[in-house]
Amino acid sequence: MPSTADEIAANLRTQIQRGELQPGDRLPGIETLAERYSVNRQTARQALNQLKAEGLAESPGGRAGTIVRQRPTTRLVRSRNIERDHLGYYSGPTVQHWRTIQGLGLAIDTRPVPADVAELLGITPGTLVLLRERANGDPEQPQYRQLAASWFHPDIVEDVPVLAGGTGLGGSYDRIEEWAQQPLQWEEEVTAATPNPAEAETLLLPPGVPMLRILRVASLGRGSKARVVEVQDIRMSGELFSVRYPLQRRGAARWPVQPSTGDYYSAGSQP
Amino acid sequence: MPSTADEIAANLRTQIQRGELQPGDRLPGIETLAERYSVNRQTARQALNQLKAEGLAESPGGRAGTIVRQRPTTRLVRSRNIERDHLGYYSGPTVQHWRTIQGLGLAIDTRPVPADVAELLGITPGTLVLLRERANGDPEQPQYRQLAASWFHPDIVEDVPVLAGGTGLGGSYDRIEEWAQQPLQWEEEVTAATPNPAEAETLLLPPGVPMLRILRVASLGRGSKARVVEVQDIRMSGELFSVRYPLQRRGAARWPVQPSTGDYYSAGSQP
DNA sequence: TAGTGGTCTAGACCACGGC
DNA sequence: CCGTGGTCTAGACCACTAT
Repeated sequence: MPSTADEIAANLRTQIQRGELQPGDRLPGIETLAERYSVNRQTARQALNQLKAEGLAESPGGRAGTIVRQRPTTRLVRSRNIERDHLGYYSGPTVQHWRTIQGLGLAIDTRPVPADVAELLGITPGTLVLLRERANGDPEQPQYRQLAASWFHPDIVEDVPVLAGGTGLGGSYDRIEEWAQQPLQWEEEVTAATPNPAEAETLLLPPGVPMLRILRVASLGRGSKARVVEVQDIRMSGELFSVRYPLQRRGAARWPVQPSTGDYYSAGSQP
Repeated sequence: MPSTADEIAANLRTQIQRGELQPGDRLPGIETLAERYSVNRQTARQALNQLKAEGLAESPGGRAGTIVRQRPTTRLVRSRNIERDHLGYYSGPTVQHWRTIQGLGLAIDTRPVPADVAELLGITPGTLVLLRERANGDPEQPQYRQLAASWFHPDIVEDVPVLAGGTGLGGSYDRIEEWAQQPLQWEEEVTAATPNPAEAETLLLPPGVPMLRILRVASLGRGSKARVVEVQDIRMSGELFSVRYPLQRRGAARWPVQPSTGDYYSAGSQP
C-alpha cells in the first residue's frame, strides 16, 4: 500500500513520542522505508527530513544511519540580574567568565536596522545604524555560546562618538554612563526565532533547534523622559538556555485569597 | 553556470536582508530560477523551501507565487505577575479575558511524561502521569492563542483526587490550595522549541516560526521542604509573544558604580 | 570496501486560486 | 482557464564513515 511522506513521518513521530524508539535508537533507513511503504526513495527520505526539521532525528553521517536525537533536559539558566566585576557589567553568574569567541562574526559596522529592533529604538526601519556584533561563550564548555548584536541609537553615537571605535575597559555601557553621569536601566524581552544558516553555524545549532532571542533595551532616565540608547539582540540555543523568574502575586492573588464566584461554564484559562 | 540550492537560497536571503526585496514582494518563481541558474526545477524549488523553513518567504497558493513574508514587529507581552478575578488565577492582564478554544486538543489523560518535564517534577522520565491539556486564546483576536499542558505530580493526584475529573470553579490551583491550606508558588522557565505538525496547526503557525515555551512549576512550601505539584507546559507563537522584565542591579552594579580595573585585552562579553 | 544518507536531473500529475 | 507551487517516481552520482 503506497503512502505519503507525511504519513510515514507521522508513524515514526508517534513511535518516538510514545517512547518505543529511544534517543540513540536507529530509525528504519531510507531503503527500508521505501520498501515497507512501497514508495520511492525520495519520498522515504522526505519523511525522515521532516523529523530532522523538528529536531527529533539526526543523521550523523557515514554508515550510522538516522537515529533518534538525544535532547538535553537541563538548561543553562539566565537570571534577570545585572552584576559587575572588575571588567564591567555582566548579566548573572552564568556568563561572568564568558569571553569573546575570536574569529566569529565580529563586526563594527553601519547596517540597516531590522524592523523589530527599529521599533524598540523608536526609529524608522531600514535606517543605517551603528552595530557592534560579537560571539561570546564559555571557554570551557564551548557549546554554551551566544551571538550579541548591539544597535546604538543614532543620537547617542553623536553624543558619545567613541562608541564607533574601541570602547575600552567596561565597554560601551561604562562610556555611556560616564558621559551621562547617571545610571543606565535595562529591560529584556524574550522571544523565539528561527536561525539562518550563519547563525546556526556560529551557535552550533543542529537542524530543528530554534533560538532563544533576548532583546535588551538600555535606556537613560525614567518615565516619559526615558531615552533608549541601545538595543542588544542576543541569540542562543533554545535547547541549551532558559530564562527563569518567580511569579509574583498581585492584587486579589495575594494570600489569603477569596474564593472564586464566577460562572463555572464561562471559566477561562485555569487548568 | 549551474549552481546549488544552497547558493541560490543564499542569494535570495541576502536580497531580503538588505531590504532589496520588501515584505509582500514577489520572489522569482521556480521556473525563472531554474532557467536563470541553469538548474532543475526541483533544485530551484529546494532553494525556495529553505527560505520558507526560515520564515522568510511563503507561498499563499494559486497563482500568487512565492513572496517575502511580513513578520510582526510588535508582540503580545506576558508579565511575570499572577493575578486573580472572580474566575480564579490568571497571569497578567493580557490573558485575563482569554477562554478555552473548544474542540482543540482538549484532553484529560494519563501519558508518559517527557524528559524535561520529568526533570522538573523530580520523577523518572516516561512515568505515566496525569495530564490536562487545552488550548486558550483571545476570543476577539484568534491568532493570539496558546497550548497549555498541565502535568500533575503523582503524589498530589493521590492527595487531591478531584484533579483527575472536573475541577470546577477556580480550577486545579484552587483545589490544591483548599486541600493544602497554604499558598502555591510559581516559577517560570522560558525556552524555545520547534512545533510538531499538530502544534503548528493548533497555534496557526506558518512554516519557519518556532514556539516560545514556558515551563511553569507550581509548588507548595518553601526551601528544602518545597514540593512540586504541577508543571505546566505552555506553548505559543515565538513571533507573536514575548516575556518582558526589568533587569535588577545587584552587588557592585548598584549605582554609583566603581570604575572597572581589569585588563583590557581579557575583556569579556561587554558590548 | 560496503552501506548509509545527500544532491541533482528529469518528467508526470495534481491542487489551488487570480484572471 | 492557466500559471503557480506541491508531490511523487526514477535513476545517476557523490561523500562519509564504520566495519
